[in-house]
Amino acid sequence: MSKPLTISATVMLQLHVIREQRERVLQGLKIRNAKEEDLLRVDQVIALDDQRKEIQTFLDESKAQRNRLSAEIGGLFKQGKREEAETIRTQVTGLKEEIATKEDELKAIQQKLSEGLLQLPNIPHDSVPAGSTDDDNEIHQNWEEPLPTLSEEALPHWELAKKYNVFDLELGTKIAGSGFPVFRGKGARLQRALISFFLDEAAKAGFEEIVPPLLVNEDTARATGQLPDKEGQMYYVERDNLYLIPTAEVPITNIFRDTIVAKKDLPIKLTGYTPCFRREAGSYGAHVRGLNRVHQFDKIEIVQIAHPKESYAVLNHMLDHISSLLNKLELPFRILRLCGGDLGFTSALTFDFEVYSAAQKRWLEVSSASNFETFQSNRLKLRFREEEGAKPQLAHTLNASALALARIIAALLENNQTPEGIVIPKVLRTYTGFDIID
RNA sequence: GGAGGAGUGGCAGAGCGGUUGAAUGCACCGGUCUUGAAAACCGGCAUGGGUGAUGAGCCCAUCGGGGGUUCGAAUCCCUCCUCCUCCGCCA
Repeated sequence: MSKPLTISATVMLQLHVIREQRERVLQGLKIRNAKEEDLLRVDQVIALDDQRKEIQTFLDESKAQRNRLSAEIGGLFKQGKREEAETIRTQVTGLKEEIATKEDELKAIQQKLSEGLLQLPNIPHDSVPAGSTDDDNEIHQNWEEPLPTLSEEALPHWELAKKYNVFDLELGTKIAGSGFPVFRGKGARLQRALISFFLDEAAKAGFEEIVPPLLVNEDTARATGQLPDKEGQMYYVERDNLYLIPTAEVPITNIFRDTIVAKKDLPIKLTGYTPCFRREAGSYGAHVRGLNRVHQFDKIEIVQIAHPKESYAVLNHMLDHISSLLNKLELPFRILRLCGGDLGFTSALTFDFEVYSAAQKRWLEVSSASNFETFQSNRLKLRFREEEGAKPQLAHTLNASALALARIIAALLENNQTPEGIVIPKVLRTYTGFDIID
């Protein structure tokens, strides 16, 4: 087992920000539409930290005293001064008890402190609009051209899937349960083509490809913020105490847990294709039909570790990369800037990409690009040095889907349907080996 | 899954109850020397926390994780994890 995230390390780094920028933290919580109790938690945490420091100081002094006396005993024994040694020994015994009591106190406080801290979300970026639901998200970049219109007979993708044998949800239900599509034939091939296309594009953009574990341990899930916030969202293998990944972000970002990277290596760019598993408990109904929301889907994730001064430029590059993918696939899309209420727990700024699915006449989220600033790296203990010999400081982490497959396929099927069949976008044809699904 | 062995600083590798945060070597950084480089020599080289001014200094903690014995633990005990060797099983 690697070193677990020690409470103190996690606590300290984040805490100094809370202390020094208390107003900003509170302001951020308001933008996130946080509850009153969350606002109160800020001061609770600071108060707990005050207590922690007080006990820490006392404990350090007691221990210093103990260490001094113990060394003395050692010296006296060497000189053969038995009796003097014995006197001091009884003295230390009293100290010991005191230390033990204080240590229990300290542990209890640290426990509370870390629980409190784990419940505080990231501070939103200044540009994040206030708001409570996805209705309050801001359109960052709209689709300027006319949206595709289909004929009266146009079918939603789940009907098309049946017609052309692209995927089979009933079959997935038989084998696993609802929300586990079985792709087959040209559908399976299309899936593989998209994966290859996205990975190749990422490679061209300078991302190193990773094939990570699909199951992760508790430390890993905690470090990227899935625990405790999204525990219910993940499949959990109790017997082995492992979680199925909800996104490749989790194992890939954790590559850097507990590391100090070289500044010259920044930004570090990684990509990986993985299936993603999400319980999506409680979401049923018409809006989640077909591939709109499933328990298992394929996704290519891009992850970057960036210098704090460059992380927002890096985020822009990510937006450009994703835009270019969607343009090449000839899919209409728009970019949203998430409002405080819709912003993920760990994120400072998130842009969502939505493609237009013409038969459903709906926008479907296919990517989410976020800058976590130091929120994840604090938990990860991912640092770099500004210069040789300088104190390590937290790096910024970012990630984005580039892209999530299931909904891309939904949109491709719907938008590209013709009386002859589903037309494959040009860029994919060398990957699929066919031009049309008929 | 069974039996045995091992986990020490960036790496290699000492230490196996008393100034050991930890010898030594390599790597790395700074310097002397050199026309330059190499070699040689000198010096530096962990992380987190407390105190303090986000300085110096002092102090605490950390030798796979957790717990215990002891005045005192890298060193002894328990437990978990990981790795190696052998056997078994296997895509």
